[in-house]
Amino acid sequence: MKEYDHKKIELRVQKEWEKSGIYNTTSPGSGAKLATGRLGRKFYALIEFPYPSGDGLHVGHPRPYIGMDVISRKKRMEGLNVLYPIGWDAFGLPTENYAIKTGIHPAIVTKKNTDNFRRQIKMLGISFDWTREINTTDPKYYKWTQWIFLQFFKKGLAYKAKSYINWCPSCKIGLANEEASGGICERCGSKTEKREKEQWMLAITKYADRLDKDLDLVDYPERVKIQQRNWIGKSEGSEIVFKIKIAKQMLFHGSHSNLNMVNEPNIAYAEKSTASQSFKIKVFTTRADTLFGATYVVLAPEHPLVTKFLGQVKNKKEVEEYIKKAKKKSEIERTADEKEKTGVELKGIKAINPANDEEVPVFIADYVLPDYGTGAIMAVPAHDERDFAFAKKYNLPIRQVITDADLLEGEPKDFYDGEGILIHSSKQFDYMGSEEARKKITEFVGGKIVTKFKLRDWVFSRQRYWGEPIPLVNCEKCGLVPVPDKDLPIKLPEVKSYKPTDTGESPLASISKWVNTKCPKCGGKAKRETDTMPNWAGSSWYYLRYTDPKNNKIFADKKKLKYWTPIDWYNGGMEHTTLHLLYSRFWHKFLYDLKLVPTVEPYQKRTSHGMILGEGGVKMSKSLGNVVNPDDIVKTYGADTLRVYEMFMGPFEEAVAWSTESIIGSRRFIEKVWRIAEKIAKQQLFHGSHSNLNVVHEPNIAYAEKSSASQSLKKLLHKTIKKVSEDIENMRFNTAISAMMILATEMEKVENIDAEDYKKFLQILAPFAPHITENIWYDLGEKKSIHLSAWPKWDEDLVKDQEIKIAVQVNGRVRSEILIQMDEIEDEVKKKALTDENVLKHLNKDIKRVIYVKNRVINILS
RNA sequence: GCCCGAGUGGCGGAACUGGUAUACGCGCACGACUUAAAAUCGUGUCUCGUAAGGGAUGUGGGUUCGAUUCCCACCUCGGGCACCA
Repeated sequence: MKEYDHKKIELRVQKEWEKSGIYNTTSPGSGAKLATGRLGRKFYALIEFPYPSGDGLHVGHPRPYIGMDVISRKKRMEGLNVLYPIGWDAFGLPTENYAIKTGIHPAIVTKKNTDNFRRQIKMLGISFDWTREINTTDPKYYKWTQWIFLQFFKKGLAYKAKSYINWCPSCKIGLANEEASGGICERCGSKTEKREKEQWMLAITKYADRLDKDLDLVDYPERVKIQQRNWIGKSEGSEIVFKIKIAKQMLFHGSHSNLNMVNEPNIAYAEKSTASQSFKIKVFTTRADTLFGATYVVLAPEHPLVTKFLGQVKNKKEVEEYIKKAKKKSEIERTADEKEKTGVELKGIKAINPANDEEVPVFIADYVLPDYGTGAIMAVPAHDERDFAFAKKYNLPIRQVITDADLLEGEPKDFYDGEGILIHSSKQFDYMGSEEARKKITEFVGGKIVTKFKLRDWVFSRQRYWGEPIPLVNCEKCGLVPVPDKDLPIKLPEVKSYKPTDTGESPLASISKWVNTKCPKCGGKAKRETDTMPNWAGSSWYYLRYTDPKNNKIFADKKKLKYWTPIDWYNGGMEHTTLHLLYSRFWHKFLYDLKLVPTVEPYQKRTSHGMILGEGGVKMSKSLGNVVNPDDIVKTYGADTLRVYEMFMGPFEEAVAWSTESIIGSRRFIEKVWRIAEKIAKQQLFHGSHSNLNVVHEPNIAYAEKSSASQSLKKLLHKTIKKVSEDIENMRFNTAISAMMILATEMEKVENIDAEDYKKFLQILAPFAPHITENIWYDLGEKKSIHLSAWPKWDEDLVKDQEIKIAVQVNGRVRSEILIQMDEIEDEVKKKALTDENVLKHLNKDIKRVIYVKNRVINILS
């Protein structure tokens, strides 16, 4: 064997794989034979398909690919029918911005970028099935993205509503939230404004409850579940109605009002009770138990009732001004104001607390959000931080109604938002516990127990070019008409400029030839929708397409879906938890309801990887100039070394800093593996011709020594097989590699290595370093790829130790070590421990107690 | 502010379910091989102490025969949410 030349080996091996197509997956029933020839269960492994940026891969990208590749390769060796696909999530802003700058069509840029990404990924020897490669910007793909959108539309889950977009007044461009984070335009740095615009929405809130509940059905990391649950924000509470009284003099203008007031002192506020004009405010609260402490009511400035009240309030001007100001405030300003609360009372309007019929003032304040709950709250300053702050500022009464054992009755100096026992809540409810009171009081006032969510509907349109056109037509007569299936896909037209127009419309709007069309229904004049979809669209269902990527009748064949889905293991980034991961679960459930996919949930198991940071632990970024390109690493060290290093550098789920200095350790390990192979090759040559002579010449003692050395090596090998097998399943790649390093070091020390043992080592290393192991495998005379060989089994007997060392402690301090038999009886162990020299030194006369933990430790107290 | 996660040598990190803390790797030092260098191999490498022994897993308490691991409080860093009633 020649010197280890990673370049030659890796290129050659990769070519062979490509030729034989060993990673290409076939679905059963297609007639094609599976590469492994051992058709087991299916296993669908998935990584988040990349956005092919112009910068190419940096070393952080492949970490998840390698991780899942290790798993896929192991599963394949275990005989499973593995699907491990890849594609490109290629719609997106950087490509579009590049097009705006250079005038080059995004499709051309995309092609160039995907070519580069593909080359880089192939260079790493990931076992993707390239025959299933997909691209979200391919009309054959986005035809189905559009088709699914139309199903949403037909079911009423895609609708148009007024919403706000980020508008950069300097660039005259509408920005996505990602581009305007912090209220600053990513492109020019100026402040963005909110502009009201009609937007397409997807009614994800209709699925909020199921998206929350069904998390119980899947195997996700707890923190992912928690984060999704927090995002969905389910909370149970009560809806309670406050009746409104409007001052009578406001109803009858002028001179009579005074008289009136005199005549009807307390009943001066008349409920406006003509059938059409009886006002009520519905509030949402999770703390109905505090209802007796509600001393005012607050509406969001945007609340629809506010405009209705406007004619009747005494301070109309003031109120109008406040509303104006609130609307103008961008979200950023609202939060920048931090906790300083503002509001205006609606003078002349009172609400009636249904618990005690007390009249309380009504305010509008922007600390109440218009789109959560009912957009109106009852304020209980004694038991809510925000209400407390507001009440202090505007001098409103604070009435304590919940007490804890520690809290004394009386005017609270501060708020208490915990639970407790009710006080000042009428005879009926005093001394009741919070939990019971919530139900009872809600019932008492005729309220309703309801569930609310923080989740909002999904703003689904973008005024952009590089996305899937929304396949609807606006007909003068028929309204919004979906494009018929046979006319899909609606392809992106050629445009001269990719810049959005001054009006904030998509660049598509300026192409009248494309925009003006006929109504599919009546044939009359119609205009196309010019908005495009966000890039979360294509990624919401891509994993379904992999099962049947070339189908042109349906997005994926039902039988194939039935075989392959759900995804057995999906690895991705934490940053997608509340976006992509939630969105795609929503789409999947929708398709499930249409009986188009066979499972309720798309992903059975989800794991996440940590980022690779730059040297020193800072983020890897172009601007910091610390981006490491895998091309360079592969050139100098080889793909196998890079793969091993990325798996070894730290725990897979955690962020780790890149260190080019440390890679050498992984390279040394790979070279060690190679050196052992060379030794075995020599050994085999030697044995082939001289083996008999050899045995005769060897003295007995040497022989015995050798065999005991090789016996203990065998034990170590089997322990390592076990550890690596288990570690891979738990994505503990770093400790798996450390175990193999130990094995390699020991193996190199031994004179006569059993070639079969070495091959087993190669097999467990193969998922990590697929090239070198494949090369040596063939060199050792194997005829079929190592990646199709059967995953080695460990021998339980060899894994178990007969003799073990345990620590002996005296009063909890380790004083000695003793050798015992595995599972040796307690008395024997004690005897050994109590006669140990080092132990005796530290013992006092009387022994109080001896604690023995089987096969682990013995602790003597004296 | 709230919700997650993490804090262990010079550095990346190991330690199963409460049982010998610092595996493995990097770096560093010394040694072997070599005319020499590289490569490789070997030895050492938390800290105080000549030693016996003691002290160390962010800090302070607690539970326990025994705590990196469990509990309480606090500090620092990373991530998410951010007036959600």
